[in-house]
Amino acid sequence: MVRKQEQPGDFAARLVERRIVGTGRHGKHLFIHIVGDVTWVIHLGMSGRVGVGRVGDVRPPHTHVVVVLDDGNEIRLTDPRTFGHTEALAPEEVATASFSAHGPDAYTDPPAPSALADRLGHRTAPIKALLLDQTLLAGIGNIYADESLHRARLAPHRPAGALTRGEIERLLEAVATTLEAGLRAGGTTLADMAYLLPDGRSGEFITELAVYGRDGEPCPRCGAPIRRDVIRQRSSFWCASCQH
DNA sequence: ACCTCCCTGGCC
DNA sequence: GGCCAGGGAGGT
Repeated sequence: MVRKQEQPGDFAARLVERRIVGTGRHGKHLFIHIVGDVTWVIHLGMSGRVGVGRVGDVRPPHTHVVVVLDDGNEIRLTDPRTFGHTEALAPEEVATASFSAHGPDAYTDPPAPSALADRLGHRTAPIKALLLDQTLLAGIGNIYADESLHRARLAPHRPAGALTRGEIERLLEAVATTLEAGLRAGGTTLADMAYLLPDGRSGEFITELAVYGRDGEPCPRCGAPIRRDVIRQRSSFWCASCQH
C-alpha cells in the first residue's frame, strides 16, 4: 500500500517518534498531520479500512500497514484488494500530488451552480462520468453518483455541457442531500462487507439506495424497471422512465 | 474515449 | 472458470 511513496523507506522514517497534530479530509483522501510538516495520506480505494486496535491483539486479515502509537493502540490499514494506498509526504510532495489538483470537496465545499456551470460548459462527456471526475468535484464515487442523478431526475448519459442552469441546481441539491443521507446512515456496506464503520458496524445506506445495484427492480419513484448501463467502464444504474 | 493494470474474493 | 466489484493512474 505504500507503493506510491517515492522512497519506500520514507514512510516509516517520516512517522516514527513524531506526534500527530491534526487530521483532515478532502474528497476521498484522508490526512493525518504530523509534526514537522509531514502529511500522512490515506486513500482507501475500493476495499480499504482504517482501524484501531490494541498492540498485541490479533489483527484483521489483509492488514498491510500498522502504525503503533505510544498509548498502547495501533492504527491499522486493512485492504484485501490493495487498491488503496498511503504515503507520508513532505510539503513539496503534497503540492505536486494528484489530489492537490482535485476540485472542491463535494460535501463540505460544494461549488455554486454558476461555478459548476462554467466548468461543465462545453463538456460533451456524460454527466455521470464527470461526477466521478475528482478534479471537478472531489469525493463522489459510483454509488453516490448514481443516487444523486436519480434524485436529480437526470439521465447519466446526458452530455454535461447541455445541462440547463436549473438542472445543475437540481444536481447540486441532489448531491448535497444524497451525501447527507449517506453519512447519516453511516455509509453503504454492500454484500461484500468491504466497507465497515471503524467500530466494525455496517453502514445502513444500502436500505435507502434507490437505484444502485437494483438492476431490474422497480424504481421507487415511478415503478419502471431500473436498468444497468456501462458508462466509461463503470456500472450505471438508473431509471429511464423518470430520469431525463 | 477507450484500454490496461493494480489485487483479492464472492457469486453464478 | 468467468464475471463482477465503492477507485484511479497511465498510456494510446
